[in-house]
Amino acid sequence: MRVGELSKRSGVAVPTIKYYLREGLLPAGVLTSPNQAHYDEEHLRRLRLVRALVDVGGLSIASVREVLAAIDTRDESLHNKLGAVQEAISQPSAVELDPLAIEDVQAFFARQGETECVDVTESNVTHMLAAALTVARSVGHGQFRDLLDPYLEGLKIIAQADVAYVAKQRSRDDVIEAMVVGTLIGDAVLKAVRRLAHVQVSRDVIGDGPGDPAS
Amino acid sequence: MRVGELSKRSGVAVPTIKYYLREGLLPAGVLTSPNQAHYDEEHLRRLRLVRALVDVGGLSIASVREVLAAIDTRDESLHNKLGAVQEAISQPSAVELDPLAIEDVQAFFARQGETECVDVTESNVTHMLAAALTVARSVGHGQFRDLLDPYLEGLKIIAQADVAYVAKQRSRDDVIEAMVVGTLIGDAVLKAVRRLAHVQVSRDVIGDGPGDPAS
DNA sequence: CTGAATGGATAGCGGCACTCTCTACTATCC
DNA sequence: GGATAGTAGAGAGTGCCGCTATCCATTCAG
Repeated sequence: MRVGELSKRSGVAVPTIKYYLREGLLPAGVLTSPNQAHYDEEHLRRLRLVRALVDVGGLSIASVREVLAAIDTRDESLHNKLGAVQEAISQPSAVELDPLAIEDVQAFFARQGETECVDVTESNVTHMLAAALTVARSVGHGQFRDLLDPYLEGLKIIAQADVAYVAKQRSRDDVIEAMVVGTLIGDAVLKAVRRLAHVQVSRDVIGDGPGDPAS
Repeated sequence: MRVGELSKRSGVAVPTIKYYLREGLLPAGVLTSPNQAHYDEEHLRRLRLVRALVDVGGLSIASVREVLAAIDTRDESLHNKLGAVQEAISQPSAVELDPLAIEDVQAFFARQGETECVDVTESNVTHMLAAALTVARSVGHGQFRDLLDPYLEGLKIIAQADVAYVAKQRSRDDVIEAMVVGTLIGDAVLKAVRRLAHVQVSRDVIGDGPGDPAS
């Protein structure tokens, strides 16, 4: 198919597709003549993936490029690739880490049986966790760290479902894509469902009770 | 204190503070003379909250303004306020919803015992959920909806911890702030811990096994 | 044969979150 | 009392990002 059809089938404007081609988010089509190129289903699939990363994951174009690079790397174990993808989709914030927050993270790891001392700056994921706890402290919620354990408990159930979902995929490529899509879309879904759960639980537990007369 | 001290104690540059004042994210200080104003601890606290919303929550200035407006509204029940805050911190994406995704959401609600039919466009939260499932479908992951139930199961544990945390707060204002902070920082923490859980589970379950020889 | 579409490239645009600059003060230290 | 630093307020400017517009020569479809 040519770019016009690619545009129609994906819902992405032609100039935007050209932009993605230039930025290397989409491989060039096969040139059949100096100004005609062919695109296939793989291009369409990739284009939809890019839109998913941008729309739901909120990733920048640069991050998308990183994720795609991680996906396309052939010579790595699945486990390593999971790590690479995670790094790419977890952009570090510019927050200066509070040493106490770092300790909180290390204590959390220690509780999980991690023997060696963790360097939180080593990975974007641990950095993200430490940054979140840093900000929590700065707004007077140092006790927030106590939620880490119940969070992990709930997330174990969730992660198990995630892994089962990914394991259902047939090819290795599908596994990797499911990891990326599942992680990012999963984040959005978790966000939404958590809010729904809040409403439900708060209706039952808080109601309009405790704070009301005091105010 | 004057703006310089406010800047030092918050780590936010003076011009940025002035910008926030102009944008209405921060109430004006008390003028002691035409070009001298006084700021108190409440300003500092609010400023830190703004930075938390921006840094960890990734909210736009406009969204922060909405959240603050919801916080500052006096004449509402806690439950209503939770709803208002949730709407403000859940910016809807521009994705065109897939009717099938909407059905998925409605089926999910039905399974939770919601009798009346849900209008997903009514709330940003349900819209977000439907948008996520729409994108999942567009990249060939229609089966993703099957994860909703295990997600909810895990999130019940998490939401219980959240509510317990919020209930610990003393004043009504603290409850509201804890709701906001806990929701946004909680999102970030969940994201990070979920990734850690993935690594752990994948190391055990997937290892480097299934996909390798096939590729 | 003609009008629409294409590949390729460069320049421009709109939004956002600041940041700069300026004026007219005031507070403070020596 | 004079020098220096800080301040309120407001408009203009900046840098980045994700497109979007324009242009050209070519080529395909009817």
